[in-house]
Amino acid sequence: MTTDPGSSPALHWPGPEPAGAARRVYLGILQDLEGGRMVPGQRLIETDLAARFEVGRNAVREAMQHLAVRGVVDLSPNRSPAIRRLDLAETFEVLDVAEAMTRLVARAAAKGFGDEHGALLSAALDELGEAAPGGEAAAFSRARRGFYRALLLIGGNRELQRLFPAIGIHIIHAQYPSPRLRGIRLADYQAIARAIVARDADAAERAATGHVDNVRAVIRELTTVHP
Amino acid sequence: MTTDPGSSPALHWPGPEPAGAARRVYLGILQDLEGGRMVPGQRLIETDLAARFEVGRNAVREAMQHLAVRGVVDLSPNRSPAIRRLDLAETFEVLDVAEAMTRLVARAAAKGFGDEHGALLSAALDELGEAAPGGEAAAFSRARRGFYRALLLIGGNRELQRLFPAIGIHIIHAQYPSPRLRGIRLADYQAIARAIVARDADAAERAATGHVDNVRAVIRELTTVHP
DNA sequence: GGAACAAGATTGTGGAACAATCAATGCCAT
DNA sequence: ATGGCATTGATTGTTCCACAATCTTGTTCC
Repeated sequence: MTTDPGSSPALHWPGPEPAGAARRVYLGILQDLEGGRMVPGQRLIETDLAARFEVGRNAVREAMQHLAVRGVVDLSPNRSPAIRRLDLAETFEVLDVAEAMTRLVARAAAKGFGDEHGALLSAALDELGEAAPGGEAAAFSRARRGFYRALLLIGGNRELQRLFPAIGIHIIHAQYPSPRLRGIRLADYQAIARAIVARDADAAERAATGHVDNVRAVIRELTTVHP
Repeated sequence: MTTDPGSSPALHWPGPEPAGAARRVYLGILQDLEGGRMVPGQRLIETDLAARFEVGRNAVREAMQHLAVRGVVDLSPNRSPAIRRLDLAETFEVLDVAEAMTRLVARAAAKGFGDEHGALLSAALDELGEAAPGGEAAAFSRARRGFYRALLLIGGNRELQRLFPAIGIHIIHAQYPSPRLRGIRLADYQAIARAIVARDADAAERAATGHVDNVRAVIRELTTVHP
C-alpha cells in the first residue's frame, strides 16, 4: 500500500489535482481561503510562498496554474497572482455556468445510479448533515465537495469529472460565507439525492436547477440588503 | 508598439492561454495536432520539445499544463505527457458536456446580442464559409474557433469564456477528421447565428442542441461502419 | 519461458543567475 | 503645490544546472 502523506483525503480522486510539491502549496492556499485567512484581491508573492511551504518557485508556479484553472486566483503576465474577486455580475455568470454543469451532473448520476452506489451517496449525505448545523465552514466545504465527488463518480462521465471542479465555486463560498447558504444547501442536496436514488433524471435535473436558483436568491438578498 | 511574434492572431483573447515562451510550445503542439503531425496516444518528451522550440524545460511543463486543461494531453505523474486518446464512450461523454456548454453559449449570445455585434458575427460566418468547402483542416479549425469566440464575446459571460475552451473538442476533431463533419457544422452554425441575431434564446439553444446531435450522429456512423 | 536484476531514459525538484517588467518613490521644473 | 519624469526596488519570466526519484527497457540467470 502506498503511504498517502498528510492531509489528503482517503479516496484518490483521478482529477486534475497537482501532485507532489505543488500539491502542498495548492492545498495550503485552498485551506487558507476556506479558513478566511486569505481574502479576495489579496496578492500572492512567489518567493514568500516558496519559503513558507519549503518548495521551489517552480512548484509555486505550478500550484498557481492549478488554482487559476479552478478559478481561485487570477493570473496576469508580470503581475503577482491575486485571489480572484467577483463583482456581482460575474458572480451570477459563475452561477449560470454552475447551473448548466450541475444539471448535467445530477442527470448523469441519476442515469448511472446503481445499487452499489447507495452506501457512497448516503455516506456523503451523512457527512453533510453533521457538518451543516453549526460546524466549521471548512468541514462543510469538505462535505460539499464529497457530495459532488460522489455524484460525479456515480455519473461516470470522465469529461465532467475533469471540468466540473474548474467552476469558480470556491470563490463564491469565500466571498459569501453566509451560514444561510448552508441550510439551503443541505435541503437541496437531499432533494437531488432522492431523485438520483429514484433514477429519475428529469427530477434530478429539476432539483439541481432549483438548488442553484436558491443560491442565487440568497446571494441577491445578501447583497441588496447591504446599503 | 509591442512586437507580437509569429503566428498569434490579431485579437487578444483574454482567456487562459499561456504567454511568452510557453505559448510557442502550446501553439506548436496544437498546430501539429491540427495538421495531423501528432496522433492520439503519442508521447511527448520534455527535453525534445525544449530543444525543438528553443525554450527551457520549465516552459514546456507550463505548456503541458495548459494543454492538459484544454483536454489535449493526458498528464500523469512520472510519465511522459501523451496526446489524449478518447475511446468511444469518452467521446460521447465529451459531447454531453459540450452540449450543455454550447447550449449556454448560444443562449447567452442570443440574450446579449446587440446591433454592434452584427459585423463580428457575419465576419465569423464568412470565414467559416470560405474554409468549409475544400480548404485545409487547419483553416476550418481556426474559423470554428473564431465563431465560438464571437459567440462568447457576444454573450459576455466571463466564466463561460474561461471554461468553454477547456472542453476536449480539439481531440475530437483530431480523432475524427472527417470532411463530413465540416459541412454539417457550417449549416448548424448558420442556424445558431440566425437565432442569435433574432435574439431568440430558446431557438438558439435548440439549434445548439441540434448541432451536437448531428455531430453525435456522424461520429456514430463513422465508428459503426468500421468493422 | 519467466523472474530478478542492471542500465538507461525521463520526469520531479530545488536552486542560482540574470533579464524584463512593473510599482513606488523622490526629484525637478513649471 | 503639482504634474511630469527618472531612478530604484520588488517581483515575475526564463534558462540552465544538478541531482534525486521513478519508470522503462534490455539482459542474465535459473
